Amino acid sequence: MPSPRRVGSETSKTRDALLDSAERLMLDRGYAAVTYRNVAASGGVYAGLVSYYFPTLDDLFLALLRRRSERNLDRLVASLDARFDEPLRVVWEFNTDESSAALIMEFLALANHRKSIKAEITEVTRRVRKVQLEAIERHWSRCRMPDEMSPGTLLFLMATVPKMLQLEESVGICEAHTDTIRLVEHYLDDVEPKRPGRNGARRRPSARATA
Amino acid sequence: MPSPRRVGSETSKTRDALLDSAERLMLDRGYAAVTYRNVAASGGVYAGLVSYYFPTLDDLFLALLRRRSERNLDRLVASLDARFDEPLRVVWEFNTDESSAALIMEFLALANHRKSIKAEITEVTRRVRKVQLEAIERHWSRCRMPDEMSPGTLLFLMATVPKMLQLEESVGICEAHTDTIRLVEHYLDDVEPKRPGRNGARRRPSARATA
DNA sequence: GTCTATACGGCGATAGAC
DNA sequence: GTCTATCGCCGTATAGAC
Repeated sequence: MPSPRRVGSETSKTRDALLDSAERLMLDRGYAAVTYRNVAASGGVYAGLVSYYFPTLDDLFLALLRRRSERNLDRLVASLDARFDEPLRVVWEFNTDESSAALIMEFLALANHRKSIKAEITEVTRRVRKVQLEAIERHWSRCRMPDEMSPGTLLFLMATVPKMLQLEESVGICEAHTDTIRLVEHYLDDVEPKRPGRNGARRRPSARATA
Repeated sequence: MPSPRRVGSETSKTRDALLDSAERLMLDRGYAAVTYRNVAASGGVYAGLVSYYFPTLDDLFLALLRRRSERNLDRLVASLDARFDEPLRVVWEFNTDESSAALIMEFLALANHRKSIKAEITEVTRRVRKVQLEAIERHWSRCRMPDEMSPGTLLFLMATVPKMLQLEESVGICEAHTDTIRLVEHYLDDVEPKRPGRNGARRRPSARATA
């Protein structure tokens, strides 16, 4: 017989505030600091209330991951759409953005111990990789890569190199980082040149014509 | 006044066996499973004995990391020496080797919460990167890379791409992996061709001439 | 629907007996 | 060198007050 335990509504403002607290804790002190007591304390409530909304810590971590993933995916799709003529630069910048990167690394570490987190990361990574790949394949002819390089491999590099740079910097290693970044940015300037007077977001021609 | 607490000898066989148990636990169930009680149980001893040899968990993790790091560095130096004419392949294979990779990822996650681990990782990474870089710079003229690519960037890629492949595979992502590996291995075959009848370790000419 | 209060076993760590 | 006892904090669960 399943437990008749009550769980708080997903639309509760309290619930959302608790997720905010948990996210800050995870960023500042690592996932190990995300405990019922710590989350409750930083939200000024009792530990029991946290476990009312999230019966297990797994539930809390999953909710956290899903909320952040959806925001990131939305942001990615919006960027790829607005700057449809420079998908490589969008992918590079998206994966360079550090605000979510530290969190992702925490979740990757968590995935080693929590199956539910692992499954969710697999799913969201697949979705993100898919929309990025489609955007790159659409402009593949402009990418000027040698025949041996596939669109998937180029995407793999544009998505994972920023993550490795961040990972190394997080432990104080920065040898060759500026060289690497410069190399990529020169490549981007070459295949996706910035046009003068166009330093903001670009719009699809179908949306509204620029003057 | 510092605690007069007793600590077991570093040459103890029991201590080494406990480190073996801890390493297996960390690989199988993640660093969170490395507890005094778990380590003791898998070694058939009492928890108090584990904290006799390792007063804090930090001490245990540090000892684990140092033991593994020294072994890896020795192995790397030996390979670079024995196969002195193909440093890129050695670096690629060294970073592809998976036996220590899962452990390294665990330690990287640990580094977010334990300063001592972070400092030790920084130090050992610097040392490893240094001997790899010197080996590559010695053969840089043969690497046939465009002018914009620096030896440091090539090393960064040869060292970190295998890690990212493993990290993604650990969460079930494998898109474009075979493409990427094939690309690198074709490059290696090009700049460091395997010679027929020479499929084992190569020796420095000064060591002993081959027949 | 929200929140408070309490209980249980596992944890890191310590002190000291054998 | 080995083992036992103990402390306070933790994740987790549940009962019940508002």
